[in-house]
Amino acid sequence: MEAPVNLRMTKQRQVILDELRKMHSHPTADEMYRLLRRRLPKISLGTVYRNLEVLSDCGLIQKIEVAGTQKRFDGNASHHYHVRCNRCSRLEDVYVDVDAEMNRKVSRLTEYDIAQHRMEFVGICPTCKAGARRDDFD
Amino acid sequence: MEAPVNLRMTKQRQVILDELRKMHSHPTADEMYRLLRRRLPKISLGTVYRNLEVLSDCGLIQKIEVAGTQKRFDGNASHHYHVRCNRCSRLEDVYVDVDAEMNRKVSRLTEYDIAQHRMEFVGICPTCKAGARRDDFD
DNA sequence: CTACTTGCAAAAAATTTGCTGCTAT
DNA sequence: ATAGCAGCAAATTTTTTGCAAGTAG
Repeated sequence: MEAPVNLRMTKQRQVILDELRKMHSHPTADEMYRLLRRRLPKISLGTVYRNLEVLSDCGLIQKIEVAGTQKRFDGNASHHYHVRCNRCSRLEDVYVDVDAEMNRKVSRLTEYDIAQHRMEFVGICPTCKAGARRDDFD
Repeated sequence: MEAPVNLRMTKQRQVILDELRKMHSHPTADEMYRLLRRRLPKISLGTVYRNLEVLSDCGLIQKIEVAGTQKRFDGNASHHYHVRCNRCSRLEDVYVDVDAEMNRKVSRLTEYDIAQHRMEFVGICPTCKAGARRDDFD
């Protein structure tokens, strides 16, 4: 839940960060695990969970806890939002500007000290729009 | 995952909807379960899960899948956002206007058909601000 | 050195599901 | 009547944790 005092850069941590950064998708812990085993055959799922947690606490990656049972992680730590496809669950980045005063406005309204906000758009992706028409996925 | 064809209004479903609507907090399935047992001592957790799912598929309630492992539900189906306290995890409603063109803007950018968006603000609530200063919670 | 980290396995937490009998419509 | 639902319990899925051995700084 919070950044440790002495962060050590272990092999595993390095590889996790590295792979996630070059990934451009938003994998779950389990997807990361399966991917990582190519480079680190002995890595454990627990290590993957622990490191994704630590890395996001440090702000080196982003934890995406939006819509869907599983947490997802994003190697892109810069400020951006996400779009999710309602049909295929694909998750992508969006760069769009939101009223810069928004956080302050909400601070005033709620009396919270607002540190950040997250935003997720939901819709149908181009592929699903084009693909065979179905009202429902199985 | 989607609205059933013939929705039946059972006792359980009615009470779940009823309780959630007068609740003004954003309970998890388990919290609902414990509450509901006062009125329906024999209700099962599975029924609670199934109904919260169905009711949100119908748009009668909202499913909040933001920040935190557990899904939360909101008896207020109208359009609004949420603020979450980083310290005590409290979740509250916010009514704030966002650029009405936002969804269209994102549609253009991403080529998705955008149906909706969600937004969550994160910060420290008034109570936690006032309360004993701690950099960290245990 | 030694505090932090790993792998492993077991546990916990959260959600889903199969089934049989009940009930709204 | 009968399709849909409830309750129950077992199964899955996802995440966390205790512990002994390994390692970065």
